[in-house]
Order: sequence, then structure tokens, then C-alpha cells
Amino acid sequence: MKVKYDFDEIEKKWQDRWAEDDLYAVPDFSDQPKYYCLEMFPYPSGKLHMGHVRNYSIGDVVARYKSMQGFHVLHPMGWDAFGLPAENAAIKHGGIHPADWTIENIKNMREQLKQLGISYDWNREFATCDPEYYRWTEWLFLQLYHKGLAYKKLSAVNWCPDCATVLANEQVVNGCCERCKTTVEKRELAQWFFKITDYADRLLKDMDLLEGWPEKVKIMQENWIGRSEGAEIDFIIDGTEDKITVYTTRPDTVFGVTYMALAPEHPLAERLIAGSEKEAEIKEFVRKVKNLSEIDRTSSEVEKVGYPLGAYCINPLTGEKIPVLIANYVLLEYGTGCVMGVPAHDQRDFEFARKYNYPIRVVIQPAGAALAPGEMESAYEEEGFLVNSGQFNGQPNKEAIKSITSYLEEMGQGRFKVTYRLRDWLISRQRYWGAPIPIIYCENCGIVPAPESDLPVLLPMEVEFKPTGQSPLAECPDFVNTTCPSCGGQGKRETDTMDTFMCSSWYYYRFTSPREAEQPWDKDKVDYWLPVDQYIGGVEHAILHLLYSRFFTKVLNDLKLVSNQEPFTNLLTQGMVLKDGTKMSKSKGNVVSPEDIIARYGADTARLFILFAAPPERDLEWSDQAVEGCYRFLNRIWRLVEPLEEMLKKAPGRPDTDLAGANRDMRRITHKTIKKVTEDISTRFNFNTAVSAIMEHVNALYQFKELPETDRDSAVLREAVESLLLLLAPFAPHITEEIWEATGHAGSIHLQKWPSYNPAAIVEDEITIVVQINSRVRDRMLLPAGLTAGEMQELVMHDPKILRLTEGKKIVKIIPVPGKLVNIVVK
RNA sequence: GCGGGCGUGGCGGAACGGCAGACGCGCUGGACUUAGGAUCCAGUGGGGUAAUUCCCGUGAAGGUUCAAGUCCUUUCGCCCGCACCA
Repeated sequence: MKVKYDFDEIEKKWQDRWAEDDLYAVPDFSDQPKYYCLEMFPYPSGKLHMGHVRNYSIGDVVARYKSMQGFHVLHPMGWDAFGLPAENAAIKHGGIHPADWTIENIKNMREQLKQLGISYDWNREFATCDPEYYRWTEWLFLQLYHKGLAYKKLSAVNWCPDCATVLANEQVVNGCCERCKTTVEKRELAQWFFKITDYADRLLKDMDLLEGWPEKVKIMQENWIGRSEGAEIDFIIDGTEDKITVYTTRPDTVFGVTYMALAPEHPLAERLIAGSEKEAEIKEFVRKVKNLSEIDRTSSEVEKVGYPLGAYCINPLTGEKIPVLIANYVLLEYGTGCVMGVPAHDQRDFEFARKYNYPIRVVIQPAGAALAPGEMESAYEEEGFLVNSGQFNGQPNKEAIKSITSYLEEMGQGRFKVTYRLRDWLISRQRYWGAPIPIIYCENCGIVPAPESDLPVLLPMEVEFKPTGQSPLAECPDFVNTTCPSCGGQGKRETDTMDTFMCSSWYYYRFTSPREAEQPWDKDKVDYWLPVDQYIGGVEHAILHLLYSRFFTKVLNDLKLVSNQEPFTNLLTQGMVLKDGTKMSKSKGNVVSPEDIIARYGADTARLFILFAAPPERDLEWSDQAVEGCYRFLNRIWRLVEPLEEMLKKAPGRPDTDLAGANRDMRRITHKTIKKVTEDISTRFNFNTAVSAIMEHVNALYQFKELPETDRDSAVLREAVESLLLLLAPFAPHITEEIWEATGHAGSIHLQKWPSYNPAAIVEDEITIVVQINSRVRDRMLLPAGLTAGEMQELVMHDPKILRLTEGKKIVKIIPVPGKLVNIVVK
């Protein structure tokens, strides 16, 4: 060994060696139990950032640990390579093709991942922009199309003016584009959707299967799906055949309806406006509301405004005429686009009715009290019994929800209905750098899917990237013009491309058979490896990617293409990497570059710091000084072993079991460390405490090696050092590999078995027992281990100090806790 | 407003209801040195005491318990998600 720890030389040496030996290549099958460890693959933006380093360091510890534990581990990496930045770069810098830009970035980032020493099987690498990959993305689109799960529809969609494309609901955050934060507009466009709403119930129910997911993520998905139970009720419009169908979760309050509010865009509204008294004024109001951004539109701050349309609808239960109005707070997208106003029992309706003087009619009362509409200061939203509700009077309202809905159902004017907040997934994008939607439009045949034999529908390379708001593909006649596969006539290709979330919804299946040419994957391999045992990534994908992937898996399961119900058994959402209390970002100028850290301290130090500084789910505060500390720690290990190199090579392989004194203590510490590190990694992913246990072990070793050689057993020392290296190997793979080799071991440390502890070795001879008087620590006693409660109490009660302190006091109670303490309660 | 999470030294963070502050950073002192911003050793929550020691301390206030950072109730602050969802 060199005297100095030369991380640069060591890390390069081993990265090359591992690549030469193809050390991390994973055979397709094995008799060992399988373990699929996956980190969310990155978008190739150009360089790794600290978030990536954290994500991949965590994954690598898990993969290496599981592998040493004897699992057959699949640990692959690829690239989520379609997407806007590539295209924006092409527009901005001119002359760069998105493909070239992307390939260049992948090259850089692959290099960086290799520098970090992550144990990927690089043979399985792919990028979603490879035609051999997106061919199958297109193929999967066709499978959804044939199943009736992909459809085209004209509707008001989210439009990001900056990205010049539409967005899925999931990509709109607080009314802004999730990517660029631009305020999203509404546009009326014909777009492709996936019917994720057909799977709403299953996506909700199967969350029971996701025991290994953080509660937080499951709750977020639950909220996003937003299931609610209620009823649809038909109100006939007075003097016409038309009806307004309203959705409500409170059919028990139908007798209390005093107005009916439609969304400004409601199809009936337009007809009712025509010819109404204030036609012009109302039209102006509708126009204004429609022009509002998503944020302003849905903000609860905005005052509620309504316009009566002069029309009336008939309450099916009372026969009463109820005024119909349009109101800015009613959303077309939710339910049926209208709301029945029940001021007495809904706070929003209450406020609205006060403002416009609509009657407040009480139909539910708490037991033993009478609500007076004139005296109410807020709506009564609690449970109660029905009043003013004809034959339903006296029923508990919970019961009335059912009985009234059933009654309406018999009348043919209502039905039970479950509603979801979840919308269908809009997958069209008016951009170039994505997988083409394999559809042809024919004047005779209409929408015709591209034949599977024609896949992939290739992206043309010669394209202009003018930001026009239309897909650049539309400007490319060679791409657009084709023949109709059905009639052979003139056909035009769909020019929109697919949302990149489509590409990332199935990539984890492809890793099992990345070079498969005849099908998206080999089913035997998918069935062997899936589901992913451990998935690791940022919580920002809690809804988007994770919900889409679950949806895809359910569809693929229905198509018998996969056998698993869920894609990811266990999910770890890692926290952000912060600097000075906020997220690292260029605009704040607080970015720490992984390149610099690796150049200065090496990958092992970078990895160790990031795993040591905080538990994985929590945000991590970057500290240059603490990085320095980790670097010192690795140096400390180097200096510990370097002078012992020759001695360790010659030491016997295994220490005797009947040791005494310092040797016995050292061996106990070694085995306790093995136990602690194993438990910290396996039961809770507490890498930070695992590392600190290793540090304590090193501190103990420093004391031990100072002993005269006659007092310390070389086999004990060897076992301690070997264990140290094995335990640290998943965290710092290079330095441990180097020392492993230098101390006379053949074969990579990463192919070794994870150490196991000997329960006999960790048994203590003596334990410090705390003695409390009235719950305050008054003494400590070194007692033999394994005493019973009675023996302990006996010894403690004869302790001179305790005798002195309890003298003259009345002993009320003694609580002995074996192995821990004795508490004496005195008066 | 609803849902979830978090509040512990100067800092990052440890603590099956049982010695609060492991480990690391920083700081202080010592050793080795021409030197130390290297390394090794020791100390380091606050306050009192000459001292073996004593008192106070986990955002705040109550409670349960022999014993509470940990369990229960109330409350304050910060972070995240959803939000006029009918």
C-alpha cells in the first residue's frame, strides 16, 4: 500500500478493472432469490446534480448490500431521453440536432455515473429515444388503442404558451406549467387521451397492496384520484323537454335546493342565455370567466358571482320552480358541470344565497333543536334528521342519502353515482422530440392505426425547429404524407408526439430484456424479475410518473403482457439536497457540482457524505466541512491499515472463541458493529447511523492497534479489519476494494458474502446498571450480565451509596428492569 | 380550509417508554513538529460549586406513568401536498 490515500488513482484503477471484468453484469436467471433494485432514470440534461448523486448512491448501497447478501440483483440504468430541453437547445443554439444534443449529454452523464462507481449492469442500458425502444412505445400505444383506452377528443385543454404544447392535468401545478412555471391557458383542441379514469377504482383499491410505500405518497395519490360517492339527479327545465343533471354528494338535501348554478361553459347555459333579459351582459361575463387563467379561475379568494338566466327547473321531489343561474365558481370539468344550491347546509351556498337573497331552507336538524333560517350564521353541515322533506321527515340524514336516491331512481330521475377528480391522461404534445403517435388520418377511413409491421414510425431527422405552437413534424411533408394502410389512398400522419411520461411508464420492464427485437420484452424474464423490489426516487413523482406507471401495469396485466398487479413493491422517496436551507439552483447561485467534489475528494467521499449527513427520506443540508470530515475518515482508515498490511496478510483467518481482555472486547465490538450495520441497512435504510457505527468501530480499532503486540491477537485484528471493509464496501466501493486486495485477498470484495455476527461474541460479561431514586439517576453499578430482577435488586439495595441516600426514608416501591436499571421510589 | 410531516447543543443529526445529545462538523486544550489549516489524545447542552456533586434542559402548556424527546389532550411555528370538487 502507498503511504498516502490516493483516491484518484484508486478509483480509476477499479472502475477500469470492474468494466474489464464486467463485474456487475447480471445473468437473466439464477437459482438465487431475485432482487430488482431500481432508481428513477434521469433525463439527460447534461450533467449530474447532487440530487442524482444522492438517488444513485442510495440505490447502489441497496444493490451492493443485497448482492453481498446472496440475492441475484438486477440494477440497471438508462435514459429518459425524449423531452423538451433537447428541442429548446436546438431552437436556441441553432445547428444542434436534439438527437445529437441528447447523445452528447448521455455520454457525459454515463461517464459521471461510472466515476461514482455505481454498480450498474451497463449491458442493459438504453435510451427511450432509441428507435428500438420507442418502436415499442408506439406498439404499446396501439395496444391501448385497440383496447379502446386511447381516444381522440376535442376539449378545453391546458396549454403552456412557453413550452408551446398542451399538458396533462398532472403537469399543471397551481395553474402553472410544472416544467417552466408559466401560467397555463385553456385551449380548445382535439387531442389524444388515455382512459386512466377507467382504472380509477383499481388504482385506488390496489393501494392496499402497496405496504412498502410511504403513507404520504399513497395519500397524495388518493387525493388525486379523489373518489366521492353521491347521486346524479335530473331537474327538468320548466316548459321544455330539457333537463339539467346535477351531481351531488348530499341527495339528502334535495328538499332544500333553492337555486341551480351552471358552469359558464355548460352546453345548456348557452341556449338559456340566448333570449334572456340580460343576454349581452351575461355573455360578457361568460367571456371574462373563460379568459381567466386556471389559478384565478379556481382560486377560492375570488368572489362568487352569479347571473340568473330567467329560466327555472323543477325540483323532482317538491315540484317547485327553482331559478337557474350561471356562476363563476362552478367548474365544467367536475361532476356534471353544475351545482345545486342548498344554502342551509353548505357554507359556500349559504354565503352565495346571503349575497343574492336566495331563500335558506332548513331540511336537516340536529336532534332536539330547531334551526331558524333567519338566525343562522353559517350553514349546518353536521349530521341530523330530516325536516321539511315530505315522506322522508324524521329520517337520519345518512339514511336519507340512500332512501332519497332510491326513490329518485324509481321515478327515473336519479341514480347512485361515483365521481372521480381524476381526469383522463392527455398524451398529445405539439413538439418534435418525442415518440410519434402511430396514427394515420384518411379521408375515406378516418382514424387508422399504423400497422404493427410498419413500426417504428421513425422521427424524421431533417426538421425545422421554429417555435410555432404546432408540431415541427407538421412542416415535414415526407413524414406527413403517407398511404392509408386500410384503403391504400392518401393518408396523413398524426404529427403530435407522445408525452414523455408514456416512455417512462414502462421502461422498468424493458430492462429485463433490453435487446429484445421481436417484442417489447420477454415475458419469462419480466415475470422472473418484476415487480421491482425497491424503487428509489424523488417525491416530486408521487403522482405523475408513479400513477402513470401503476396505470400502465394494470393495462399490461389485463393484456396478459405481464403477471404483476403493481410495478413497485417498495418505494423510497429521498429528500432534496439543500444548501443554505434552500434547494440548490442556478438562480440562487448555491449549486455544488458533483464534478468538483469528485475531483477534490473522490467518489467514495462524496457518496459517504451524502449517505451519512441525513436519513434518506429527509432533506439533506450540504456542508463542505462535513464532506471534509468524511474525507478525513477514509484517510483515517487508510492510515489504520497501511502499517498493518503485512501483518494482516499473515494473520490467521479466524480468532479463537475463548478470548479474554482487550481481544475479547475488540471481537465483541466487531460483531456488534456487524449487527448494527446490518440492521440499520436492512430494516430501515438508516445509512447515516450505519456509517456512524462503522466510525465507532474504527475508533475502537485505533485504540486496539496501539496495544503492545503481545497483548493483541492478530486474528482478532484481522477479523475486525475485514469486517470493517466488508461493511463499508457498499458505501465506499473503491477504497474498500483497494485495501481488500492489498491485504492479501483474491477476488473482488464486492463478490464476498456479507458478514454475519456471532451471537455468542456480543454477549457482555458485565453491564452498567443505572440506579435511580425517585426517577433521578443517583448511581451506576457494574454488575454481572444476565442477573434476574430479584438478584439485581438485592445487589443494589446493599450498595453503600444507595443505603446512605435512602437512609431514614420509607421505601414505597422498587422497580428493577433487568439489564437496564433499578428505580427506587422513596418518601 | 382539509390532509401529511417536522420542531432535540453553535451546526448536520442519534436515542425498543428506561443514563437525552451516539457519530460527524465546529470550538477549546494538550502532544508531535521549523511550522500546522496535517496527525494523534482529551474536553465540549446551560447554570451553580473548591469538590466527590447539585439544579435546569428535547417549540409551549397540561395529562398518563415508578419513569416521557418518545404515549394522550390542547397550543404555537415551519415545510410539503390538495383546495370554490358540488
